[in-house]
Amino acid sequence: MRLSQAFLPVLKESPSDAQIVSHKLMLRAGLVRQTAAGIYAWLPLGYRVLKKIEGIVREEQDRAGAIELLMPTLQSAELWRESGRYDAYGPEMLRIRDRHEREMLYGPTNEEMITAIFRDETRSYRDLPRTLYHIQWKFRDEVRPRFGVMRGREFLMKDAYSFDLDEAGARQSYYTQLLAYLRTFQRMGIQAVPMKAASGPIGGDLSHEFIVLAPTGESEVFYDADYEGMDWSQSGLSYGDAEGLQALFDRIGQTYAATDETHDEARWAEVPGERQRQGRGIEVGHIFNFGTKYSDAMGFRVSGPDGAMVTPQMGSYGVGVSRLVGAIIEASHDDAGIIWPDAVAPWRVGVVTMRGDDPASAAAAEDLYAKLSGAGIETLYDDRDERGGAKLAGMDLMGLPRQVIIGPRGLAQGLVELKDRRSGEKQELSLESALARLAA
RNA sequence: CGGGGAGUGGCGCAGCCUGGUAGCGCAUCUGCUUUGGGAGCAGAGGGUCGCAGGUUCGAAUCCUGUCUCCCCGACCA
Repeated sequence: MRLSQAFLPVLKESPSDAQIVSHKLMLRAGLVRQTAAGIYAWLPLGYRVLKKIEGIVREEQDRAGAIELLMPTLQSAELWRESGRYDAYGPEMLRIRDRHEREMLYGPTNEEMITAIFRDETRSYRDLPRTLYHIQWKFRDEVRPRFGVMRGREFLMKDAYSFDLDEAGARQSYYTQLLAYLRTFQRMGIQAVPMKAASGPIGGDLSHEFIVLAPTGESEVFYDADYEGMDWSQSGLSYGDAEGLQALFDRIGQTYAATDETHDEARWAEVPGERQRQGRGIEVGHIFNFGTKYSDAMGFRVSGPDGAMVTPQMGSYGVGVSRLVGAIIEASHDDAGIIWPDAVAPWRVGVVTMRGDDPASAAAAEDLYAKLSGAGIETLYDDRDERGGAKLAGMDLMGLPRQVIIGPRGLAQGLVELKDRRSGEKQELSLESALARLAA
């Protein structure tokens, strides 16, 4: 992308509405603009990041065997009356009437709908287990939306729903999503720790929240530093491996992690002092098993192997996709701006010339931009007629992981500067080796 | 929902108390000088002061109503 052709509005000062860093940076770097309380328009930069995150979530869901579909944002009240939640849900649900005075609602979640859809097409235990998911906008009419995209009223969420014949199967589905989540967040370059949730809807041990560490988090968290070293992608675990998944679950059960709500001082004291990690955290995912709550209420039964009717076990698994954009920024920024982890960066590389009036610099930048683009490396080339410093400040604000800085001084010796956004390290290299480095 | 605060060019703010027809910084545009980490000078454009009503010769300013947004608390991906 050439910056001169882009729509990337950047602000020097943050609007006074914004209180927390991620919100300020999202406004300043031009990721979003607020259009109403808790409702945001995603500008090109923010939308690119949102899609990156969504893509990672999708890939990991697919790998875990979940099946994607897409359900609508608008739902009929009738559906929710089946489960009894239409009256139970309260004012968080946005209720709407259409022109025929039919009661509708903007979906805050999709248990009812997925249960109805799956129920209507499924008769036999042979059709189980299945985990279905979609990535769709939700609306919850929060009493007090705040923190920008982190607690918006409209938000993008991945929600998956599992259907199993029995409890043992439901556990497997749960473990599968647990592993998928660990891998998902790891790929995004953030440390998300699974913590047993205060209380699962039906009790038991099958409910976890995934918390990203960030100083502005909403809850206090405590966890064992062992989580920091775990590599979920390279663990050799496969989704079909029941024993391995059980072992994973057991290991997580044994490795301490809790929010202030579930914190257990006695167990915490058993964690060696040097491994105790304490801080604040943002919830970016939540998985839980709810047994037959919805299948029961909505009359979903299948024929079992012995001919008897069985009510399937269900679980649901949510990832706050739009919230993650804010959460990642909270966890990864500095005074100059955002620091995107590679996997979610809107562009991997930024190219800047220090002197707009130097034809050699411009030619070198054009050449590099063409080669990077040709190599499939997403590159933002600031080809505007601006001063070097202004362009560099923009690159830092937008958080591009790597920046190539080209100027007449270096070029005279055949060198360009390669800068790492996170470490701030700068290296002088030939154009060719910079290219090779970036392509690696 | 309870408590607090704010709406004035794109952004950040002043003016309001003590009515006299809108100002500053940044941004934008033009010109010149500049150029290695958000340049300087000169000039220009852009606002029915959230909206509606009222008081007044005259309202950004006073009064009433209304809408919106933000913050603190109880709840949530």
